[in-house]
Amino acid sequence: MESYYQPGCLPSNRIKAIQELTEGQQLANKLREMLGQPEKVECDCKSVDSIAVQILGMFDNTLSILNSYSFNEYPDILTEATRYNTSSLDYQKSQNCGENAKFVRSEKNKRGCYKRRGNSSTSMKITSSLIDDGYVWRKYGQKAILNAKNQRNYFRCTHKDEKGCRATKQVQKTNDEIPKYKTTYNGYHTCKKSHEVVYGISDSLDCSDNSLILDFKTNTLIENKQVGLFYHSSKQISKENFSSLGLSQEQCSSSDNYTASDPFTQLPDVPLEPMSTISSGLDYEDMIFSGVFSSSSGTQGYEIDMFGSYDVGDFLFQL
DNA sequence: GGTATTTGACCTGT
DNA sequence: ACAGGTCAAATACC
Repeated sequence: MESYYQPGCLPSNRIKAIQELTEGQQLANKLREMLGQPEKVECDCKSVDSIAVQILGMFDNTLSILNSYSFNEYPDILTEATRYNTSSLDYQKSQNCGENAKFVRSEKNKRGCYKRRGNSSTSMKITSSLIDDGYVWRKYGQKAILNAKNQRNYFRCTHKDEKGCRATKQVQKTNDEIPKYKTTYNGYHTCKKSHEVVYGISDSLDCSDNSLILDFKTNTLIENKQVGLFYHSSKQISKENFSSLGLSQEQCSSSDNYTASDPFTQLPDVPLEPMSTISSGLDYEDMIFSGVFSSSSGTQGYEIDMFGSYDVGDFLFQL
């Protein structure tokens, strides 16, 4: 069994995982170096954040790779698959289904055959209107959800194919009288350059950001400045990115006061607020979430970020 | 003709 | 068995 792991004999995904971890290690060292020089961190907090987000992305990628199959099993599957003259994936499937398995399609024709993400990082945002998060999304499905009036919509990053970006999001209109949009992000964007936004929609890295982070672990409010190092930078919203929310270019032609047809539910149109008017204020009593909550102290509208959090040494990594 | 969306099928997890 | 998530053929749009 060990012989499979000799150099040159490693499964490609294992190599990929090792590469991700090695790169992450280098970046972590770089981060450590930068954090050892506080004056450097102060004037270049965005690159510190960028590195942190890259590291998180690497964790995520590695987890995804590791979750896709067991390395210990893989070589066996390969050899068995070869023996049966079929693809390893088909073989896996036939193994799962047993002797009475249905007809096993070729890998390309297998519909709905996928690995559900298990441990990828997620965040959730509830907004009063559809907003642009700066990414281009492609809708790949919609589904009626139990006890929900409105269908849930599924989007993946447009760059999934060309850059292997694994980020996805789900958008669902709530049942409330005044409908809100619950957006759940899964995974990290790996399609952007390091100095650009890497993570979904959380927008608060600006060092001048005075918003607050509520850490439910410690029940303390922390100035975003303090933890902002681990967020990506805020980003100007571009018109074309509204297409990710199912809006046509025509509908996005004006950034002011436009109304979007509702791509999610066929319910009456909901006015889309220009990004500039969507402040991220909210009432704290609305927040009954675990994890880390990020908010600014505005009064218009509401925008909720929910993150899981990882404690890694002295750092609080938000996911 | 290329790209995006729709939608039924099919898979996984509970 | 059921609910939810994803795939991919069909269709729509530019």
